[in-house]
Amino acid sequence: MPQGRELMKGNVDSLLLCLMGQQPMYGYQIIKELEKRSQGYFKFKEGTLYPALHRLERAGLIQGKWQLLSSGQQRKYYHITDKGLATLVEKRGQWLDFLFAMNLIIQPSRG
Amino acid sequence: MPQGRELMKGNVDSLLLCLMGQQPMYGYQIIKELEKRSQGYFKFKEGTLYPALHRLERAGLIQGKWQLLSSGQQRKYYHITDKGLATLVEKRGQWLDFLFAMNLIIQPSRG
DNA sequence: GATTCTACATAGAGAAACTAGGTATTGCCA
DNA sequence: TGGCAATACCTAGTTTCTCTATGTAGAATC
Repeated sequence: MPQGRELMKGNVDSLLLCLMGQQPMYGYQIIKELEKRSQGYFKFKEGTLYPALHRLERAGLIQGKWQLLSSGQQRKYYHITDKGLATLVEKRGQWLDFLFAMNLIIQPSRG
Repeated sequence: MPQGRELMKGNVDSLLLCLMGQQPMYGYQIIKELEKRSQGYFKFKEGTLYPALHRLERAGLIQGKWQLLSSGQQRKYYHITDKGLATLVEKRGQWLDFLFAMNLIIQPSRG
């Protein structure tokens, strides 16, 4: 987050759920994917991502499964759960409400 | 903030600068004004507002001036400074950048 | 006379993100 | 083959925000 990184706060979980709502992903992949999809804007730090993934798993919103590659390496793929999907929908709604309220203040309609 | 209150983080300063960029305001008025303009969405707590105002003043973005009412009561009006105006413009830009990036993830264009 | 509204303030708790460090494997290049 | 970059995971400690809870005090209302 080059500038205005404080804006991240409160949105990390939504972004992660959103990605995993589309397909299971592992940590390193998530970092790369978020950077790519946001055209370089989101550059998650590991100290942000991994604790967030563990938090989401503890909350039952995602579930991690170790997968052994033919190379012998281990990757931990996270899958979204039903509860996670429901939370994703909820969070998307909250984000839209928040956006609406912000726009009322930040770009007040003349009148 | 009824739900999704974490979304506030990092945006309090922008909202405050935005209001004071239009006219000087005092604390209690800011709380009421934000609630009114956001159609009830923003309900700032005092424990959020006053520390934020002091933070902005320490940073030289706003300046508080006590004003004595005819009733004998004191109100502390905060005025935005030149530095505050510059920061407001900057923060608005950061907000738009953030919004753009969020939309790329949250509502990915099919393709 | 009591409660509510106006108006300011802070201390402490909790949560979230970052800094900075650690481990280990793989692949590349000189 | 020796070193470096990339891949891939992790956490302890710090900082920063926001909220909870509380305090003070005058004005208005009931």
